[in-house]
Amino acid sequence: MPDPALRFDELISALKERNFRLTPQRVELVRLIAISEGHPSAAQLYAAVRSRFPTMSQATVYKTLALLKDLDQVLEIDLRDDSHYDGNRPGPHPHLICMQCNKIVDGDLELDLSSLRKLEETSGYQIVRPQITFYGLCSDCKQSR
Amino acid sequence: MPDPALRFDELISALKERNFRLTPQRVELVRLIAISEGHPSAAQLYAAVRSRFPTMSQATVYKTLALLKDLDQVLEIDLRDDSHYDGNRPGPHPHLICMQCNKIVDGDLELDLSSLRKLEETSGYQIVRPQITFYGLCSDCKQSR
DNA sequence: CTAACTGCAAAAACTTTGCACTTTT
DNA sequence: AAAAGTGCAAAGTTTTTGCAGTTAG
Repeated sequence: MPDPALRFDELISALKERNFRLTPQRVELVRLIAISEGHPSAAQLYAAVRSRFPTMSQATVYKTLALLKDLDQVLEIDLRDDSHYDGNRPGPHPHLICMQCNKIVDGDLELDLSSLRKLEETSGYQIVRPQITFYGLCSDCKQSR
Repeated sequence: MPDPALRFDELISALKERNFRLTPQRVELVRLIAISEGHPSAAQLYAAVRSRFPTMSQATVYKTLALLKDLDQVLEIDLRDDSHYDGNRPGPHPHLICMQCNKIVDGDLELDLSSLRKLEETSGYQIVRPQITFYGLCSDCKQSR
């Protein structure tokens, strides 16, 4: 994962570049995303921002996350129940999700670009965003069975 | 895709085997799944069953789909807004989804089992259900741009 | 006959939206 | 000052749940 301070600056720059305003709420959310090592949900980010900005609303969290998604600075991982966000590796990469405890970790799997290309040819689709999710059991939950 | 009639029998057998009851509503839903070439949503299936069984409820659709999922006879494709179901290829396989018109097609991409195995080793996860979704633009929507 | 299933309506949960107020630039 | 952002509450969705009544086996 990148240096949180650098990542923070990147995110702030991305907002400044396009003339989005740097409100305190927004900066705090960006800070949390930059230092997050996991894959927080909107609700978790909301709770965290709230501890410093008690007036923060969920609506603002969602709006800001949508903004950062549009800027390709944050990757949305949409699960059945809610969405989680990856602010450290915005590019597409696989995720492993524990079906029991819901823990999410990044998967280090290379996308085979040549077969992607082939898939585009045979399907006629232009692939924009691959989303690869492996549901399974994490090492902890495997054992407790 | 398999012969709809055969697929229908398979599905019915799977239910009979485990002593689930063959109610008319259930049989009709199974019939629709067996003949479906696409990837219908719960709402679409509900509407379709309803044309023959006007009393059919959404709850029953969801309950039956959950049942067929448990029996590994139907694959759930969960998208942001709703879930779609693949009753012809229950095993995991990739899907291509058009971001503009929402058309879903099956992707003919082999899962590289050896790299899956490697991923299990490095992550400690036991992978149960891979879900690979490629968001992009279908050939029609590509052109209309 | 009875365990399983259906169907209705209400509940749940996440996310979006409208709008008045506030704040950044 | 003007445009953008915030926050509240309400609305919108899909899916789940409880339960009384019905039905397949």
